[in-house]
Amino acid sequence: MFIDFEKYIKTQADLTDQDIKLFRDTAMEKTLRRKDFLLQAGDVCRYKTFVCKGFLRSYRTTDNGNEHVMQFSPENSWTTDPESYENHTPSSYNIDALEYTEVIMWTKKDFDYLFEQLPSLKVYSDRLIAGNLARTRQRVFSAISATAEERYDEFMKMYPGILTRVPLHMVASFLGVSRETLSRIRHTQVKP
Amino acid sequence: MFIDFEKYIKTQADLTDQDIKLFRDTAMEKTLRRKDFLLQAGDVCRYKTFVCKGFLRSYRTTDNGNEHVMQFSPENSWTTDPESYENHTPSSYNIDALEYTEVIMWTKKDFDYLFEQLPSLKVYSDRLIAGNLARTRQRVFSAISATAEERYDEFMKMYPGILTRVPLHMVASFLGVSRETLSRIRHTQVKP
DNA sequence: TAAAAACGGTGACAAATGTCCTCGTTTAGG
DNA sequence: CCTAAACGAGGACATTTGTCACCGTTTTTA
Repeated sequence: MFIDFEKYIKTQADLTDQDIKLFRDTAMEKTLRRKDFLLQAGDVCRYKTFVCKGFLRSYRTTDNGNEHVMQFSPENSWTTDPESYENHTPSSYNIDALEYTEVIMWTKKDFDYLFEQLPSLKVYSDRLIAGNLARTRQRVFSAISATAEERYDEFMKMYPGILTRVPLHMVASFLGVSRETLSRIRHTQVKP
Repeated sequence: MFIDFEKYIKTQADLTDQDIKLFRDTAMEKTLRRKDFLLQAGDVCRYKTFVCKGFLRSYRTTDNGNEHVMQFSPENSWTTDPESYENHTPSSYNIDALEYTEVIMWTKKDFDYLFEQLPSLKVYSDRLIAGNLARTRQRVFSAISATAEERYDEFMKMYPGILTRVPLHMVASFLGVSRETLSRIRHTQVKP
């Protein structure tokens, strides 16, 4: 399991085998079956998590019980609730597994230590966060400027392959439209 | 003008007078009249900008010419296009002044130098970015989960005082609804 | 200070989307 | 392997929102 992470992180940051050992010494491995939770709303998100294999989903629930997907996390991606993780506050997010999933996690204490020891990790992390912010801003822009169909097309371009792994209603939830609306959009697009 | 920044930054990061001098030596002051641009779409955003006085707006324009406000920046706040600034790529954003405005700007080269010299500045900046990401994520969640009226109420709670400084249609644009819809939402709310 | 532009509101109508329902099909899991 | 749940589709209708047009007032600016 850790080997997946090792392969990946070496392509992203300049790290020696000694550095990798630091990661391994503090990493916690975990496997999740479909529908298992990595984080439940109300709990504090205590870990940064790397997805080695499988598929996670982050979502929030409104007062009336509707689920809204904020993020999909396939293998070779990171997930956490940054707000809860940084401030040790109860999270608003649920993170669960959509299929059998293997992850590695680090506590904030341990990961902060890694930052101190490995300057290039901080550079990599900053780049990740910058990319995350850029994508989130783009999503806001789409939400306030584009039609449901345009948002769907953009989603398919940006995340090809996700649709084959998650049920349609979760994509609809991610886009902020009802399941039925997305179904109709897709139907009108098959004709031409 | 610089004195406004000095007062502010001292409340945010632990800095000596010597540190402040480093800021001053590289700062560029600029004043903007109403409707002047700080950044135009297509140009590279070369500066981090601190608003000492006045009010800036960041917005993007769709292909059909509609303006969509991404951010309001009153005095004592920062603005830039992080994506363009970091990568030296042409920006999609316009930033203009809604009233007479005084700003201080630093080039990336100079600001990166400040980061090297002042560790506490990096800590402060990371905190700013984390807050920015949290707010942007919250805005996505509102966009995909809340009604126009709920988003308006949330906006008024989160940014009280903005409505008195900007025309209604810009708030509508920020929220992703038409001017008319926002006008009606406000009308139904005055009755009770 | 006078003309022009911006602004906020509103009615009428159209378009987009949500809600509720039913119905086969597929998939998950005991 | 079999049953229950999940899924995707679609019809009918209600609701929300956008669009267009117009109006009177306020603000800007030449």
